[in-house]
Amino acid sequence: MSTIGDVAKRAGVSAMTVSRVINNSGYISQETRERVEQAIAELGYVPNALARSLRFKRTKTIALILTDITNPFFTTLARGIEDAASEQGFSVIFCNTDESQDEEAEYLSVVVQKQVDGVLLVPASSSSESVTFLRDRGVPCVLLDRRLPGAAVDTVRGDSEAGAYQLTRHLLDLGHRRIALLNGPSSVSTAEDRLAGYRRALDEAGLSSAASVYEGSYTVEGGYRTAKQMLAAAPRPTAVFAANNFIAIGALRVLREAGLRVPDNLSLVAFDDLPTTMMIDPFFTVIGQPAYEMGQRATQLLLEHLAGQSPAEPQEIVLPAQLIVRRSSGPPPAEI
Amino acid sequence: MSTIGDVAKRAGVSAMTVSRVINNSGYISQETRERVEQAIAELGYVPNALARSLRFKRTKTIALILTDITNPFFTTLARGIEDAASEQGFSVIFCNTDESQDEEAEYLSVVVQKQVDGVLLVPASSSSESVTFLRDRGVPCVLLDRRLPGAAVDTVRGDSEAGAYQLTRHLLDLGHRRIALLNGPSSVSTAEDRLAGYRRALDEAGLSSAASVYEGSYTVEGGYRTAKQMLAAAPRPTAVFAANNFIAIGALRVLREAGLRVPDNLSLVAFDDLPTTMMIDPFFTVIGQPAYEMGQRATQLLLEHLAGQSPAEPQEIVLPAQLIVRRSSGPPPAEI
DNA sequence: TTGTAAGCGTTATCAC
DNA sequence: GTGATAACGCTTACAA
Repeated sequence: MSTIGDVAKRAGVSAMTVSRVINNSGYISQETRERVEQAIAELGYVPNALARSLRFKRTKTIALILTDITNPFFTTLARGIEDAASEQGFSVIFCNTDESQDEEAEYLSVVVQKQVDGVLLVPASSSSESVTFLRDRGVPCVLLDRRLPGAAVDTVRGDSEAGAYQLTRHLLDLGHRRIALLNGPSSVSTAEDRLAGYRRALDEAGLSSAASVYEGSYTVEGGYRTAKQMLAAAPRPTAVFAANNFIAIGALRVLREAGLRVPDNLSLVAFDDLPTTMMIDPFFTVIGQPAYEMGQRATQLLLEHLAGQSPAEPQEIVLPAQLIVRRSSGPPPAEI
Repeated sequence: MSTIGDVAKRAGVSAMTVSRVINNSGYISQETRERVEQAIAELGYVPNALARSLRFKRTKTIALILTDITNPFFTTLARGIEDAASEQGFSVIFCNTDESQDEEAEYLSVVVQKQVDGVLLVPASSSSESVTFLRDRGVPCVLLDRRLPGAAVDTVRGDSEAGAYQLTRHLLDLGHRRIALLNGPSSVSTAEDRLAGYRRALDEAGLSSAASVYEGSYTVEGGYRTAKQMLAAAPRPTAVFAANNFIAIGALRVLREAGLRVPDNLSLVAFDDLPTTMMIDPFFTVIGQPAYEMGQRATQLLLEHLAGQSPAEPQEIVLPAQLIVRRSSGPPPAEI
């Protein structure tokens, strides 16, 4: 509404003086300071950050581009990010791409126009187009949750390979020999890494040829579909490894519809835990990832970059994944 | 990085001409247009929205200030908002207040400085300070989920009173006579309204004096604490009404620790459902609110305001709440 | 201790 | 069809 000029006029000083009061810069007599402060209060003056940003070339705003905030893993991630950002006086613009490369590009274009100081990106695909786009325009970027094959970018992610290995190992240790993997899209690094961990465990157990992988999307719908396919196969697997929480839910629906009980007839384990705030009755054996911490770390990394304290080399921070054994996994049913 | 001036120089035209190309305004010869477009492509030029906003006095950005995005109700709300906003080319800055009035004020100040076109606010308390602050500075605002007593503001919320009435009625119909309400903070309208609905149902049943209300916060922690208090009372209630999902989780923990089974020893019902994407085994009898739609409607209302198509009178949109009966509620245990 | 002028990147207005 | 100029609100020099 009112501008620095209005305040100046009311206080009978120049705009510069008002600016000095606002920013506590330079010398100002106690008396004028008070006059200015009063004028500010009377007018309800609020400095225009746009004008300021135009000069400083920084907006104190970052963009968070993820696939779907509705996935509790990403929700928690987002919370960690907003907490870390606001602590340093940064605002966060959030965007949902629904795994669409086009949406991602569109959002990137918008936030770059809006001159965000940096971008936190959960890339929708393995294309490095987005990273290139940002680099060309000098916008710092940290990748979240997912690697990008060829790109030299800062990345903060969970250890999908080790997590998948542990989870598969857990099933093998229980005695399972036919373990199906309901995976996400192979264009996404987490799906690739989870597949690798799964294979490594099978290989070690001399069961390489028993691998059975179904590729789908990281959605309930996707889990539902691939689980259907899996059930049609003979012999039926005795354990199912869902590559994320949504896939697990979709798979569980299929199993229920087929009258199969978990874990009696079939074990079902998954990547990604639910927050304890939503836990009624923890059921799934899962690999939990430190989502909140992941968000914090990524934000800190990005903000260090902005402050110019970043190491030259792109960093890759890989956070440990943790196996949490619960009731959805058990020994395979006795063979008939 | 590069500015409109750089593009102009490279294309051998003036900045104005470039501006005309970008915005498809005025007349331009096909030939110059092509030269300009090429220069834009070569430089990877992206218009600076800051400068534009400074002139137009609109940023195409809105703020979403809520208490905690981690609560699945708000997560879904946020998704509805972002979808509706991005559809119209608006970006969303999101902020978590954790029910703190101070945080709310701080965030409001920041986003007003950043010249957001409007604010979607889930007010942390019943104070109308925030609304006044925004009104004084000419920033349109729509309240979400919660009323503000004296304020004449657009509001989009669920029908807490009717929902609470239905939920209480459901328990009464099952035969319960001692129903405890574990409520949120009385400074928040939803808590007030849920209390009112609860009381209305009890009054109708001639059980006004049986009301037993515990005030806490809308958190797992809060639910845990009030549930403890409740259990200490004699005679113990046969049913518990948790005023939101988090309170229900906290209460459930207490009941479990006390060795009580739901619904055999005690019924436990709540406000707010979990999204179906997280439903493993729907257990809680709840009042579900159309969170996604609420977000959409609020955003549409705000954007209509910005477009100047708003009716003069502040609107209050109250969306229906729906009773979903599941397994956490049953008849009271037989008296000894 | 305070003020003036110039410029951040755009675009509306008015010339040519 | 195209260009020069001023203005959006602010702050860094540089003066006074």
